[in-house]
Amino acid sequence: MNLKQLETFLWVAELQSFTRAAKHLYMSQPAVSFQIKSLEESLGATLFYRGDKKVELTEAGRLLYPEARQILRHFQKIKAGLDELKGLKRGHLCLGASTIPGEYLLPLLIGRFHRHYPGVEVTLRIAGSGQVIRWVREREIDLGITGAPVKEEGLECLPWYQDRLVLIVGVGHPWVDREAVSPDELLAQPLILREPGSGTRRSLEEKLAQVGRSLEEAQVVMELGSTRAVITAVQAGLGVSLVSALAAAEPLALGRVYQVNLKNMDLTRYLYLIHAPEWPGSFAAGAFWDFIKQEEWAGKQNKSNKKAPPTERPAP
Amino acid sequence: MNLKQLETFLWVAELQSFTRAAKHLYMSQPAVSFQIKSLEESLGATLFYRGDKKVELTEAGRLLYPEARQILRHFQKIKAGLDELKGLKRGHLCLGASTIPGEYLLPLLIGRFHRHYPGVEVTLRIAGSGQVIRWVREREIDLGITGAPVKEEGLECLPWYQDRLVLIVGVGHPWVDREAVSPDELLAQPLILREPGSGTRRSLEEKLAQVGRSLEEAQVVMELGSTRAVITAVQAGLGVSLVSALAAAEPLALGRVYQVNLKNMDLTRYLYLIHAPEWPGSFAAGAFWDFIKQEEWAGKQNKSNKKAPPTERPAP
DNA sequence: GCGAGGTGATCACCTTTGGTGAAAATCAGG
DNA sequence: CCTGATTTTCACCAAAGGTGATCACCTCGC
Repeated sequence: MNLKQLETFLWVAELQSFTRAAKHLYMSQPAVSFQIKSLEESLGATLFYRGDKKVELTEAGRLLYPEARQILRHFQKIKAGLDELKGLKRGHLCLGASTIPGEYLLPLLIGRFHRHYPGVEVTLRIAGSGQVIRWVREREIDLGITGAPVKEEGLECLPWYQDRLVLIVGVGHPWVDREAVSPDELLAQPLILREPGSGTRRSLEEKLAQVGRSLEEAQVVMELGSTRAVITAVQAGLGVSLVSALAAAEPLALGRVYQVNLKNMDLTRYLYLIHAPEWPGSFAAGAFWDFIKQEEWAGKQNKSNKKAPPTERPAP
Repeated sequence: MNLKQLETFLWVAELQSFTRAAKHLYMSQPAVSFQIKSLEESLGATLFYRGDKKVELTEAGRLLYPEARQILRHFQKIKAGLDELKGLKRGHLCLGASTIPGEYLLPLLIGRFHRHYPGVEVTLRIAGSGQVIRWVREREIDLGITGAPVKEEGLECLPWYQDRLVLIVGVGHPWVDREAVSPDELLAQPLILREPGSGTRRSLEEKLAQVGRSLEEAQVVMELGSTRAVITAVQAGLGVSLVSALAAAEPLALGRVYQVNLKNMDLTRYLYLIHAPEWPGSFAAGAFWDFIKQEEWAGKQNKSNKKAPPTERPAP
């Protein structure tokens, strides 16, 4: 008993003729005879009474008919369901991001994506970079976005959004009027940082390393678990910090903190897409991938495009 | 998209392993790989993520899984339904009979059959012989039972029950004390008959013809559409009649009519099974056929078994 | 570090299935 | 009696589907 047999059976029953069913199914009439015969043999029952000029269902055939219809309908349902999935009329996209992209970039992007594909449900999990990477490795999310690149077997990591760190100081800080300060001056100031391992902190460590300096020399007064907390601390005049331009934008616009340039340091940093290449993921994930590629320049508010982003994180 | 493919898919999903599924399905592991691959190609979607040491469903696979289960369940349902039909746990038997067998024999027989196969629904239609034969020809019933044989292309007719006609008279009739009467005497009496074409009447015509006489010579006072009506008329002393022993049994037992023997005439007549040999009919019909064959001697209350019943009706 | 054992993929090879056109049997209608 | 339409049967061929051998890869335990 298989599909083609059932389909043939249905059409013969419907059209009350082997020949017409054969024409409808684009096959020869002996093939139809053969299929029906096989079906009858496999079921151990005669399905049609072959009368003159028309065929009729027997008792067994009448029993089979509605069941066969339902089965074929079911197959169509599967096809339709998959088409919907592929056509992104429905589906599920599961994203994971660390706080900076997760709080400032992805909500907007997900909103635009959702307008394109209203049927696709999107979940965004926000956690630390380490957790996000673990999720990607464990296939719990389709795509991860973090501030720290990964170099790990089986995971692909590509730079996506060009962000930069900005040095911010509180309103009463002596640097408020300064055009720019030097790394030496920075390291002499009380410094507020995110916790070790966070993307922002790792970017800062990397930037200092590029000018031959290190956080070892800095006056770290606090390590806080969220960028917003860091900014609040800076606002309160507890120290200075370097945070993502994305997170600093609003406090800067409101005059709650001031931005000071840093001499001789390139503070651009990248946010990275992390995914498992051999994992097929959801159809929506593929579409989202294409979507953010296409939206790349719109979403990337970077000022300078001159430097090619590093694919890998430089060795420490 | 195929049955075997779906079944293979289900087992791979269930056992989370191609190898284990292959063992379970009694086929080689490459065959399983091939089936899954074909299914994936035909659906245009990856169904499994082949990880290390275990395979996992993808989004598309998760969509397919419950549908595939339902489809397979449906196939099992078909199998089960047909088995029930074949095992006579259910089904429908459609019989047609003329009044004599329909009112006196088949109810008992159907009762016994129903005790054997309680799940089988039985319909008995009662009508004149002509209508019964038409029903068989049109495949509206599985089996017909009438008092008149048929010789018709495509219909088979076999004698089944040995009945006989009895001559009955009312209580005040002068023949009440007679041992036997002659055909001549019969033809001189007011005679009550069934309508032309009825099995009983045709039997009588045939019996008369065998002794060189005919109804033309008779004094027909009434033609009534039912044997019960004929008996009532005889009870009322409106005339004499020949009716089936089956119908006469009760009025005779109650002394409402008297039976008189008829000299030189063999009044045995047969009831016939009529069916369309090439029509497969229902499974229950086959079982009923076997049932009445087996019950033949129990059901046949005939006294003498010496004469072989005629297969065909003699030419007039 | 390295073989043992287990996984799925791939390959060459073969059997079975399913399809074809030609021809035969059957039947209704002119 | 022939014609046209129908299903069945047949010889034949292509495709689907199965198998064992083998490969590449991974984990586990020594």
